[in-house]
Amino acid sequence: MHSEAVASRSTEPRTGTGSSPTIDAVSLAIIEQLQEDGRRPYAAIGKAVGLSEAAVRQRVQKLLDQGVMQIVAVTDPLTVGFRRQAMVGINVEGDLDPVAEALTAMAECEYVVMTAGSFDLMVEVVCEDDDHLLDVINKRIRTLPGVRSTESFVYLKLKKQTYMWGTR
Amino acid sequence: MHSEAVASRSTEPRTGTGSSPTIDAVSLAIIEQLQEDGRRPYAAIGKAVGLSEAAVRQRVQKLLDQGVMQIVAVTDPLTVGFRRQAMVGINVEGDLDPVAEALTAMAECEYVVMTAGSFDLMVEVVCEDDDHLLDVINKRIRTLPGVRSTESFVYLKLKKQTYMWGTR
DNA sequence: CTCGAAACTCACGGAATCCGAAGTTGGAGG
DNA sequence: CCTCCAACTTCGGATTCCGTGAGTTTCGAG
Repeated sequence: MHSEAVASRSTEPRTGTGSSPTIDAVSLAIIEQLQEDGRRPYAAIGKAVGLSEAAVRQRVQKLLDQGVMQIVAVTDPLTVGFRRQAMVGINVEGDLDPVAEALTAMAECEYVVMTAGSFDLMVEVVCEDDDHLLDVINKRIRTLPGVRSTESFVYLKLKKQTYMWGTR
Repeated sequence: MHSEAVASRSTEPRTGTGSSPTIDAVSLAIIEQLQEDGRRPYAAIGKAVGLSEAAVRQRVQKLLDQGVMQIVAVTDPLTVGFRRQAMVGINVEGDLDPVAEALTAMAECEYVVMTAGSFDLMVEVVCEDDDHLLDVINKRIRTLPGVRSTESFVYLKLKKQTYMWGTR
């Protein structure tokens, strides 16, 4: 074998300014493969990106260890019994962090992000039913110290949800 | 073996009103296993949920075929080169669907959902840099016919992102 | 009640995959 | 120049995957 392929030891770490653990093109290609099918065999991936099976295995392991990616099953919440979801915009007075931490600790919050704009925080909440949702928003979020106000956007229909980062 | 485990054929389909393909407790347990590790061997899953390797294999295949779940690699967008993300709230006049469809077709839109509340649609946009983000919002979203107004929430810090549905 | 379908178990065997270990290579730094 | 290290390759044995076929149990329809 002598695939002229992508591989070359320390080539082009240069993904711009460089985040912490910079991902090179080969790892990117591996990730793309696994975004198509998380169970794709290492050998097949290796063929696609021009690396040996073992090398792919080592890279994947490292990517997992570093927390750059994870291989998981994702589902449509509706089909697994969570029938109420909402995005909640939150305004906070004072320090954002404690509020963000508290939200992060709540199992119902799938997604917590600090934002610029008319909300300080946005949180995606996944609940079993209306009562559950009401409880989370009114009893657990709005009562957090520092929370000034919230605005809820109940999901009516999820139109798209992908995991194709890098695959463009 | 005779794990008293979860298994029993058609037990409790009753997830309330019942979505289309109702998921029973065993499949739920399988999904949970795969949410922890998308590459876990079928035999190991079987042991955990009280099913044979073959049965797990069949169930997983069906869940994938039915589109109930998918096994994929997920990454932190920041570490793979997408440094600007935003949630965009959109107000539409007239029919929502065409707008939603157009957004769904855009590669930069990772997440599109119809909502109740002061926005009709919420869209998560993933971009490489500010220019890219600006382009998407001003040139591609705001120009869609029917879009009355938009409001953007640029991500400052992603605090939490999980895929643990069913694992509660 | 009887029949049929669906789902599971058990067993098997070959092919494919996984995985640890050992050997190779190229570049950076002393 | 020499050494070290990280990344890669090769290799063989253990494990997993996966189709297949037979037998069992449960449920629902006729």
